[in-house]
Amino acid sequence: MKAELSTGRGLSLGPKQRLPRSFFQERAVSTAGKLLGKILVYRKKDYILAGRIVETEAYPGKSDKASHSYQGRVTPRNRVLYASGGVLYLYIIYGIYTCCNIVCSVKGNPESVFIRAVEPLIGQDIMRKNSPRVKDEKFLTNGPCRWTRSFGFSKEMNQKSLTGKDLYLVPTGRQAFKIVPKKRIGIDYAGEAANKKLRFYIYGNRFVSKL
DNA sequence: CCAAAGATCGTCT
DNA sequence: GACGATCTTTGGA
Repeated sequence: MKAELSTGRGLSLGPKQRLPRSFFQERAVSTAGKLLGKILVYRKKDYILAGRIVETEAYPGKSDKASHSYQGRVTPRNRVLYASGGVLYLYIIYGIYTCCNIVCSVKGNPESVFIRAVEPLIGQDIMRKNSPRVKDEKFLTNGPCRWTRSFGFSKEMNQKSLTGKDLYLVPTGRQAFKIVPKKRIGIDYAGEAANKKLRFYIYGNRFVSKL
């Protein structure tokens, strides 16, 4: 059977609509804002998952104490941050959860945007199988480790391209929403950097993880 | 309702 | 050897 490729609101989510690689070549701070409202499409053999990005955090790299690439240090884990923008940076946290970032900027500049929450659009049945304990749909995707679990993202997808035919972003048409800037979550150790408003979310969206 | 602790291991020091 | 860009469960008020 053919998987559904429409949101039911006249919006096509086929790979022809996907954002080009150039979209990801900008700095983390501007990319973090632009990613809001974009639709993440993940196509597997037997199903399709899609969700709208509603909450992001910018990690502007070398100058940011909270970034994994602070001071330009290169380790086996963060190496992919130095790639050209448009690929995934995935890592395990607390031994069990996976965090997902989108590498941006140009090759050699280790900036990224952390995706904190999405709004499920397609494939909620699959997401439920991936997150069997979740009852309320809201908790499938309203947090960085929740949505990655529901989407089945794992460390093996590290470095995967976001501009391929099975994983890509689609812009929506006109989108009217207010963007709220806030402090980032869980980086109190980062001193001054912790106070910068580098987290952005769509005002009023119920899948935002924290207000 | 909220605070506290447990889970669980790759990564860096 | 310590800890984390987190989430869930538990236990007390």
